Amino acid sequence: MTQDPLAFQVFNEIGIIEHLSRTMFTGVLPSGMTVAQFTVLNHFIRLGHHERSPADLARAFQITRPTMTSTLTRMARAGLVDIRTDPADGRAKLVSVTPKGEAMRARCIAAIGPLVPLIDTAVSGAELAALLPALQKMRAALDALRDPPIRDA
Amino acid sequence: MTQDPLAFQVFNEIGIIEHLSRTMFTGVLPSGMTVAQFTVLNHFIRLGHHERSPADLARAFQITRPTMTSTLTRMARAGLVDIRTDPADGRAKLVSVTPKGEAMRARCIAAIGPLVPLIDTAVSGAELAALLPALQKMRAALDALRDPPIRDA
DNA sequence: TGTTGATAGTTAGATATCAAACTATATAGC
DNA sequence: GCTATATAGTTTGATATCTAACTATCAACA
Repeated sequence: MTQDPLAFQVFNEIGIIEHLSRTMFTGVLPSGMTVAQFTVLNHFIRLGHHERSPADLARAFQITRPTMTSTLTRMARAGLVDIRTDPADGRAKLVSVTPKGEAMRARCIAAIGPLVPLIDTAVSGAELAALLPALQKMRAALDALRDPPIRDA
Repeated sequence: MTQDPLAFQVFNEIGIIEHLSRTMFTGVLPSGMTVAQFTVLNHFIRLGHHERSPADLARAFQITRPTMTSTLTRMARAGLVDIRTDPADGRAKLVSVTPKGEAMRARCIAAIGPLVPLIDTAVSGAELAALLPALQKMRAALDALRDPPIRDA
Protein backbone atom coordinates (compact mmCIF):
# COMPACT_ATOMS: atom_id res chain seq x y z
CA MET A 1 0.00 0.00 0.00
CA THR A 2 2.69 2.47 0.96
CA GLN A 3 5.44 0.79 -0.98
CA ASP A 4 5.45 3.66 -3.44
CA PRO A 5 8.18 6.27 -3.19
CA LEU A 6 6.95 9.31 -1.35
CA ALA A 7 7.01 11.37 -4.52
CA PHE A 8 4.65 8.98 -6.28
CA GLN A 9 2.21 9.06 -3.44
CA VAL A 10 2.22 12.83 -3.61
CA PHE A 11 1.73 12.80 -7.38
CA ASN A 12 -1.07 10.33 -6.99
CA GLU A 13 -2.93 12.57 -4.55
CA ILE A 14 -2.33 15.54 -6.80
CA GLY A 15 -3.70 13.63 -9.76
CA ILE A 16 -6.86 12.73 -7.87
CA ILE A 17 -7.39 16.26 -6.62
CA GLU A 18 -6.83 17.62 -10.10
CA HIS A 19 -9.43 15.26 -11.46
CA LEU A 20 -11.97 16.07 -8.77
CA SER A 21 -11.51 19.82 -9.06
CA ARG A 22 -11.59 19.78 -12.85
CA THR A 23 -14.84 17.80 -12.78
CA MET A 24 -16.30 20.22 -10.24
CA PHE A 25 -15.36 23.26 -12.32
CA THR A 26 -16.44 21.83 -15.62
CA GLY A 27 -19.77 20.93 -14.11
CA VAL A 28 -20.70 24.52 -13.31
CA LEU A 29 -19.31 26.19 -16.43
CA PRO A 30 -21.77 27.30 -19.11
CA SER A 31 -22.66 24.49 -21.47
CA GLY A 32 -19.96 23.89 -24.04
CA MET A 33 -17.30 25.76 -22.10
CA THR A 34 -14.22 23.89 -20.97
CA VAL A 35 -11.53 24.56 -18.43
CA ALA A 36 -8.98 24.95 -21.22
CA GLN A 37 -11.02 27.60 -23.00
CA PHE A 38 -11.81 29.43 -19.79
CA THR A 39 -8.12 29.42 -18.94
CA VAL A 40 -7.33 31.18 -22.21
CA LEU A 41 -9.97 33.84 -21.66
CA ASN A 42 -8.91 34.32 -18.07
CA HIS A 43 -5.25 34.62 -19.00
CA PHE A 44 -5.89 37.57 -21.30
CA ILE A 45 -8.15 39.46 -18.96
CA ARG A 46 -6.28 38.84 -15.72
CA LEU A 47 -2.97 39.89 -17.20
CA GLY A 48 -4.46 42.71 -19.23
CA HIS A 49 -3.06 41.32 -22.46
CA HIS A 50 -4.42 42.60 -25.70
CA GLU A 51 -2.88 40.35 -28.30
CA ARG A 52 -0.77 37.23 -27.91
CA SER A 53 0.51 34.71 -30.41
CA PRO A 54 -0.66 31.10 -30.18
CA ALA A 55 2.93 30.09 -29.46
CA ASP A 56 3.07 32.52 -26.54
CA LEU A 57 -0.11 31.04 -25.13
CA ALA A 58 1.12 27.48 -25.60
CA ARG A 59 4.30 28.34 -23.69
CA ALA A 60 2.37 30.07 -20.93
CA PHE A 61 0.18 27.01 -20.39
CA GLN A 62 2.94 24.49 -20.98
CA ILE A 63 1.06 22.77 -23.73
CA THR A 64 2.14 21.98 -27.25
CA ARG A 65 1.40 24.23 -30.19
CA PRO A 66 -0.91 21.72 -31.87
CA THR A 67 -3.04 21.64 -28.73
CA MET A 68 -3.27 25.42 -28.76
CA THR A 69 -4.18 25.43 -32.43
CA SER A 70 -7.00 23.03 -31.66
CA THR A 71 -8.42 24.99 -28.75
CA LEU A 72 -8.09 28.37 -30.46
CA THR A 73 -9.79 27.06 -33.58
CA ARG A 74 -12.82 26.03 -31.54
CA MET A 75 -12.82 29.29 -29.63
CA ALA A 76 -12.71 31.30 -32.84
CA ARG A 77 -15.54 29.20 -34.26
CA ALA A 78 -17.54 30.02 -31.14
CA GLY A 79 -16.74 33.72 -31.53
CA LEU A 80 -14.79 33.94 -28.27
CA VAL A 81 -11.51 35.08 -29.83
CA ASP A 82 -10.29 36.82 -32.97
CA ILE A 83 -7.23 35.55 -34.79
CA ARG A 84 -5.33 37.60 -37.36
CA THR A 85 -2.01 37.18 -39.04
CA ASP A 86 0.81 39.14 -37.45
CA PRO A 87 1.70 41.98 -39.81
CA ALA A 88 5.23 42.00 -38.39
CA ASP A 89 5.91 38.28 -38.74
CA GLY A 90 4.52 36.25 -41.57
CA ARG A 91 4.76 33.04 -39.59
CA ALA A 92 2.86 34.23 -36.56
CA LYS A 93 -0.74 35.05 -35.67
CA LEU A 94 -2.23 37.32 -33.07
CA VAL A 95 -5.08 36.25 -30.85
CA SER A 96 -7.39 38.62 -29.01
CA VAL A 97 -10.51 38.15 -26.91
CA THR A 98 -13.77 39.39 -28.43
CA PRO A 99 -16.49 41.17 -26.43
CA LYS A 100 -18.36 37.88 -26.56
CA GLY A 101 -15.30 36.21 -25.08
CA GLU A 102 -15.16 38.77 -22.28
CA ALA A 103 -18.81 38.21 -21.52
CA MET A 104 -18.25 34.46 -21.45
CA ARG A 105 -15.36 34.87 -19.05
CA ALA A 106 -17.59 36.94 -16.78
CA ARG A 107 -20.27 34.25 -16.91
CA CYS A 108 -17.72 31.64 -15.97
CA ILE A 109 -16.44 33.68 -13.04
CA ALA A 110 -20.01 34.12 -11.86
CA ALA A 111 -20.70 30.40 -12.22
CA ILE A 112 -17.58 29.45 -10.33
CA GLY A 113 -18.20 31.87 -7.46
CA PRO A 114 -20.67 29.68 -5.59
CA LEU A 115 -18.08 26.95 -5.43
CA VAL A 116 -15.91 28.97 -3.07
CA PRO A 117 -18.10 28.67 0.04
CA LEU A 118 -18.63 25.02 -0.79
CA ILE A 119 -14.91 24.38 -0.90
CA ASP A 120 -14.47 26.38 2.27
CA THR A 121 -16.65 23.91 4.11
CA ALA A 122 -14.35 21.12 2.99
CA VAL A 123 -10.92 22.70 3.36
CA SER A 124 -10.04 25.45 5.77
CA GLY A 125 -8.36 28.62 4.66
CA ALA A 126 -5.46 27.87 6.94
CA GLU A 127 -4.87 24.55 5.22
CA LEU A 128 -4.98 26.16 1.81
CA ALA A 129 -2.65 28.90 2.94
CA ALA A 130 -0.20 26.34 4.22
CA LEU A 131 -0.38 24.31 1.04
CA LEU A 132 0.07 27.09 -1.47
CA PRO A 133 3.72 28.03 -0.96
CA ALA A 134 4.80 24.41 -0.79
CA LEU A 135 3.00 23.66 -4.04
CA GLN A 136 4.43 26.75 -5.70
CA LYS A 137 7.91 25.70 -4.72
CA MET A 138 7.34 22.19 -5.97
CA ARG A 139 5.92 23.40 -9.23
CA ALA A 140 8.89 25.67 -9.79
CA ALA A 141 11.30 22.86 -9.01
CA LEU A 142 9.63 20.42 -11.39
CA ASP A 143 9.45 23.12 -14.01
CA ALA A 144 13.17 23.69 -13.76
CA LEU A 145 13.72 19.98 -14.25
CA ARG A 146 12.65 20.11 -17.85
CA ASP A 147 15.28 20.53 -20.50
CA PRO A 148 15.12 24.02 -21.88
CA PRO A 149 14.10 26.39 -19.11
CA ILE A 150 11.13 28.31 -20.46
CA ARG A 151 10.29 31.80 -19.34
CA ASP A 152 6.68 32.77 -18.74
CA ALA A 153 4.70 34.76 -21.26
CA MET B 1 -2.42 38.44 -10.03
CA THR B 2 -3.44 37.24 -6.60
CA GLN B 3 -7.05 38.28 -6.88
CA ASP B 4 -8.08 34.65 -7.13
CA PRO B 5 -9.56 32.96 -4.10
CA LEU B 6 -6.95 30.96 -2.27
CA ALA B 7 -8.60 27.71 -3.30
CA PHE B 8 -8.28 28.57 -6.98
CA GLN B 9 -4.62 29.38 -6.63
CA VAL B 10 -4.09 26.02 -4.98
CA PHE B 11 -6.05 24.22 -7.70
CA ASN B 12 -4.07 26.06 -10.32
CA GLU B 13 -0.75 24.92 -8.87
CA ILE B 14 -2.09 21.41 -8.56
CA GLY B 15 -3.20 21.45 -12.17
CA ILE B 16 0.24 22.55 -13.32
CA ILE B 17 2.03 19.97 -11.21
CA GLU B 18 -0.30 17.27 -12.45
CA HIS B 19 0.45 18.24 -16.02
CA LEU B 20 4.20 18.35 -15.48
CA SER B 21 4.33 15.04 -13.66
CA ARG B 22 2.04 13.30 -16.13
CA THR B 23 4.21 14.48 -19.01
CA MET B 24 7.33 13.31 -17.18
CA PHE B 25 5.88 9.86 -16.50
CA THR B 26 4.42 9.37 -19.94
CA GLY B 27 7.75 10.29 -21.45
CA VAL B 28 9.61 7.39 -19.84
CA LEU B 29 6.91 4.74 -20.20
CA PRO B 30 7.37 2.11 -22.90
CA SER B 31 6.10 3.29 -26.25
CA GLY B 32 2.33 3.06 -26.49
CA MET B 33 1.80 2.83 -22.76
CA THR B 34 -0.20 5.50 -21.02
CA VAL B 35 -0.58 6.57 -17.43
CA ALA B 36 -4.19 5.38 -17.45
CA GLN B 37 -3.25 1.89 -18.60
CA PHE B 38 -0.34 1.65 -16.19
CA THR B 39 -2.65 2.70 -13.38
CA VAL B 40 -4.96 -0.21 -14.16
CA LEU B 41 -2.13 -2.73 -14.20
CA ASN B 42 -0.64 -1.29 -11.03
CA HIS B 43 -3.98 -1.35 -9.24
CA PHE B 44 -4.38 -5.08 -9.72
CA ILE B 45 -0.88 -6.01 -8.75
CA ARG B 46 -0.43 -3.66 -5.81
CA LEU B 47 -3.71 -4.68 -4.24
CA GLY B 48 -3.31 -8.32 -5.16
CA HIS B 49 -6.60 -8.39 -6.98
CA HIS B 50 -7.31 -11.24 -9.28
CA GLU B 51 -10.49 -10.23 -11.06
CA ARG B 52 -12.44 -6.99 -10.94
CA SER B 53 -15.40 -5.74 -12.91
CA PRO B 54 -14.99 -2.69 -15.16
CA ALA B 55 -17.50 -0.88 -12.96
CA ASP B 56 -15.37 -1.60 -9.88
CA LEU B 57 -12.33 -0.20 -11.63
CA ALA B 58 -14.20 2.87 -12.82
CA ARG B 59 -15.30 3.57 -9.26
CA ALA B 60 -11.83 3.03 -7.88
CA PHE B 61 -10.36 5.56 -10.31
CA GLN B 62 -13.29 7.94 -10.13
CA ILE B 63 -13.84 7.85 -13.86
CA THR B 64 -16.97 7.08 -15.82
CA ARG B 65 -17.80 3.62 -17.10
CA PRO B 66 -17.52 4.61 -20.76
CA THR B 67 -13.96 5.78 -20.10
CA MET B 68 -13.13 2.45 -18.52
CA THR B 69 -14.67 0.56 -21.42
CA SER B 70 -12.46 2.52 -23.77
CA THR B 71 -9.23 1.93 -21.87
CA LEU B 72 -9.94 -1.76 -21.20
CA THR B 73 -10.78 -2.37 -24.84
CA ARG B 74 -7.38 -1.06 -25.88
CA MET B 75 -5.62 -3.00 -23.14
CA ALA B 76 -7.35 -6.21 -24.19
CA ARG B 77 -6.41 -5.53 -27.80
CA ALA B 78 -2.79 -5.14 -26.66
CA GLY B 79 -3.01 -8.40 -24.70
CA LEU B 80 -2.46 -6.74 -21.32
CA VAL B 81 -5.74 -7.89 -19.77
CA ASP B 82 -8.30 -10.63 -20.21
CA ILE B 83 -11.99 -9.85 -20.09
CA ARG B 84 -14.66 -12.51 -19.61
CA THR B 85 -18.33 -12.34 -18.83
CA ASP B 86 -19.19 -12.81 -15.18
CA PRO B 87 -20.83 -16.24 -14.82
CA ALA B 88 -22.67 -14.99 -11.74
CA ASP B 89 -24.06 -11.80 -13.27
CA GLY B 90 -25.10 -11.58 -16.88
CA ARG B 91 -24.59 -7.84 -16.97
CA ALA B 92 -21.08 -7.79 -15.65
CA LYS B 93 -17.62 -8.69 -16.91
CA LEU B 94 -14.48 -9.74 -15.09
CA VAL B 95 -11.11 -8.26 -15.92
CA SER B 96 -7.78 -9.85 -15.06
CA VAL B 97 -4.17 -9.00 -15.87
CA THR B 98 -2.38 -11.35 -18.27
CA PRO B 99 1.27 -12.42 -17.84
CA LYS B 100 2.04 -9.96 -20.60
CA GLY B 101 0.28 -7.30 -18.56
CA GLU B 102 2.35 -8.18 -15.50
CA ALA B 103 5.52 -7.97 -17.54
CA MET B 104 4.47 -4.62 -18.89
CA ARG B 105 3.80 -3.35 -15.39
CA ALA B 106 7.28 -4.46 -14.35
CA ARG B 107 8.79 -2.67 -17.34
CA CYS B 108 6.93 0.48 -16.38
CA ILE B 109 8.13 0.32 -12.79
CA ALA B 110 11.68 -0.13 -14.02
CA ALA B 111 11.31 2.78 -16.40
CA ILE B 112 9.91 5.04 -13.72
CA GLY B 113 12.58 4.18 -11.17
CA PRO B 114 15.25 6.52 -12.52
CA LEU B 115 12.86 9.42 -12.08
CA VAL B 116 13.01 9.13 -8.30
CA PRO B 117 16.56 10.46 -7.82
CA LEU B 118 15.79 13.16 -10.35
CA ILE B 119 12.76 14.29 -8.43
CA ASP B 120 14.73 14.12 -5.21
CA THR B 121 17.11 16.74 -6.53
CA ALA B 122 14.16 19.03 -7.11
CA VAL B 123 12.02 18.41 -4.03
CA SER B 124 13.31 17.31 -0.67
CA GLY B 125 11.88 14.31 1.10
CA ALA B 126 10.93 16.53 4.00
CA GLU B 127 8.84 18.72 1.75
CA LEU B 128 7.11 15.71 0.23
CA ALA B 129 6.47 14.25 3.65
CA ALA B 130 4.94 17.50 4.80
CA LEU B 131 2.77 17.76 1.71
CA LEU B 132 1.38 14.26 1.68
CA PRO B 133 -0.96 14.31 4.69
CA ALA B 134 -2.30 17.73 3.78
CA LEU B 135 -3.07 16.57 0.26
CA GLN B 136 -4.65 13.36 1.51
CA LYS B 137 -6.90 15.32 3.79
CA MET B 138 -7.85 17.70 1.01
CA ARG B 139 -8.55 14.87 -1.38
CA ALA B 140 -10.79 13.17 1.15
CA ALA B 141 -12.64 16.41 1.84
CA LEU B 142 -13.25 17.11 -1.84
CA ASP B 143 -14.26 13.53 -2.37
CA ALA B 144 -16.87 13.81 0.34
CA LEU B 145 -18.22 16.91 -1.37
CA ARG B 146 -19.59 14.93 -4.25
CA ASP B 147 -23.18 13.81 -4.09
CA PRO B 148 -23.29 10.09 -3.43
CA PRO B 149 -20.38 9.13 -1.20
CA ILE B 150 -18.62 6.33 -3.02
CA ARG B 151 -16.64 3.71 -1.19
CA ASP B 152 -13.34 2.49 -2.54
CA ALA B 153 -13.02 -0.75 -4.44
C1' DT C 1 -45.47 -13.38 -11.70
C1' DG C 2 -44.90 -9.08 -13.82
C1' DT C 3 -43.67 -4.37 -13.66
C1' DT C 4 -40.43 -0.87 -12.00
C1' DG C 5 -36.18 0.89 -10.91
C1' DA C 6 -31.21 0.15 -10.40
C1' DT C 7 -26.91 -1.47 -12.33
C1' DA C 8 -23.48 -3.05 -16.11
C1' DG C 9 -21.66 -2.29 -20.36
C1' DT C 10 -21.56 -0.13 -24.82
C1' DT C 11 -21.90 3.31 -28.65
C1' DA C 12 -21.71 7.98 -30.49
C1' DG C 13 -19.94 12.41 -30.54
C1' DA C 14 -17.39 15.98 -28.34
C1' DT C 15 -12.93 18.20 -26.20
C1' DA C 16 -8.01 18.27 -24.70
C1' DT C 17 -3.85 16.39 -25.16
C1' DC C 18 0.35 14.41 -27.31
C1' DA C 19 4.04 13.04 -31.00
C1' DA C 20 5.36 13.04 -35.72
C1' DA C 21 5.52 15.11 -39.92
C1' DC C 22 4.80 19.00 -42.98
C1' DT C 23 4.76 24.02 -44.85
C1' DA C 24 6.10 28.70 -44.48
C1' DT C 25 8.76 32.39 -42.81
C1' DA C 26 12.84 34.40 -40.22
C1' DT C 27 17.42 34.66 -38.81
C1' DA C 28 22.29 33.70 -38.82
C1' DG C 29 26.57 32.83 -41.07
C1' DC C 30 29.46 32.46 -44.69
C1' DG D 1 23.07 36.88 -51.63
C1' DC D 2 22.46 31.95 -50.27
C1' DT D 3 22.20 28.26 -47.48
C1' DA D 4 21.33 26.22 -42.96
C1' DT D 5 18.95 26.34 -38.84
C1' DA D 6 15.25 27.88 -35.92
C1' DT D 7 10.54 29.19 -35.16
C1' DA D 8 5.24 29.47 -36.14
C1' DG D 9 1.34 27.14 -37.33
C1' DT D 10 -1.15 23.21 -39.09
C1' DT D 11 -2.56 18.38 -40.16
C1' DT D 12 -2.93 13.62 -38.91
C1' DG D 13 -3.72 10.00 -35.93
C1' DA D 14 -3.67 8.37 -31.37
C1' DT D 15 -5.37 8.25 -26.19
C1' DA D 16 -8.24 9.74 -22.19
C1' DT D 17 -12.04 11.87 -20.78
C1' DC D 18 -16.90 13.48 -20.55
C1' DT D 19 -22.21 13.49 -21.40
C1' DA D 20 -26.21 11.50 -23.51
C1' DA D 21 -28.52 7.75 -25.02
C1' DC D 22 -29.19 2.82 -25.58
C1' DT D 23 -29.46 -2.38 -24.47
C1' DA D 24 -29.38 -6.05 -21.22
C1' DT D 25 -29.81 -7.97 -16.81
C1' DC D 26 -30.87 -8.01 -11.98
C1' DA D 27 -33.55 -7.07 -7.91
C1' DA D 28 -37.42 -5.50 -5.33
C1' DC D 29 -42.12 -5.41 -4.59
C1' DA D 30 -46.88 -5.45 -5.20
